[in-house]
Amino acid sequence: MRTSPEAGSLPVIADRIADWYATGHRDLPWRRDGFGAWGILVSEFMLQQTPVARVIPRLEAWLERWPTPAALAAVPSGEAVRAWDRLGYPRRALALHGAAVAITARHGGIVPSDVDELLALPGVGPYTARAVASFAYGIRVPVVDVNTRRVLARAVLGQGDAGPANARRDHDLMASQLPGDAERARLVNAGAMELGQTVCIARAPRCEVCPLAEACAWRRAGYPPYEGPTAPGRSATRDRIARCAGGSCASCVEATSRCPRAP
DNA sequence: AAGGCGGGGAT
DNA sequence: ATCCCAGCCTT
Repeated sequence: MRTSPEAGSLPVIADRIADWYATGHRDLPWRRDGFGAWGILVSEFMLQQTPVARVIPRLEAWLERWPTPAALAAVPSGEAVRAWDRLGYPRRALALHGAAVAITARHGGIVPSDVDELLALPGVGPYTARAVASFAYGIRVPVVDVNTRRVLARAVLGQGDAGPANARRDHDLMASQLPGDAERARLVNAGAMELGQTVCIARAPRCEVCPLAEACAWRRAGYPPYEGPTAPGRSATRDRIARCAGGSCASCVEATSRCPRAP
């Protein structure tokens, strides 16, 4: 099944991500079997700029109160904003209510599976539309969040950090890695995010436990510092890492525990 | 292309 | 005071 481990070649990266993810991943509510498209849509709204740990309790309460889009659509939008509680960016609650209204009116109360129809819903952008299509409906589309962009930049492009987001470019790059089988592609989509969150993290990547270590273009190139443009309001990973180790950050990259100034 | 968003929590 | 967080939307 596995082709020869030529580092950076097309099937190797995705294969290893899928195998790693399938072997064992965090047991999150929205990954439970039969969680449902509505639950996944709600979870994706809550996860926009909000950490997983803070979402879980609110999500359960939300779905218990509004188990369907129609149930949420039937209530004033102010109720949604109030129930949003302390998740932050409450405009998302308003948008989610608007999405529930639109789903009830235009889609018979069923969360659509078509990416363009999802994009037409308020509060649904390039990430969320594809996340719902892939995770809820198993459709083979590239799902790209900030974590996936970092994994691709390193493993495939050999760069220490991903530059500013560009939906078209990012989707093309991820699509070039996705296997043809839709279910397998779903594992790659989910696995790339999980890997970026738990292993290929920005400041101190844990390469010693990374399934892509042997195939990673950035590692093979000796962890060159990132030279490209950086997103506004953020400093380059190189700068953040350099501040941590005081020079070439080799000790931090190889073993966080050995870095005296590791975060 | 760049900031703000009816932020919030950890450091 | 500052940065991060499964982004999205409007200038």
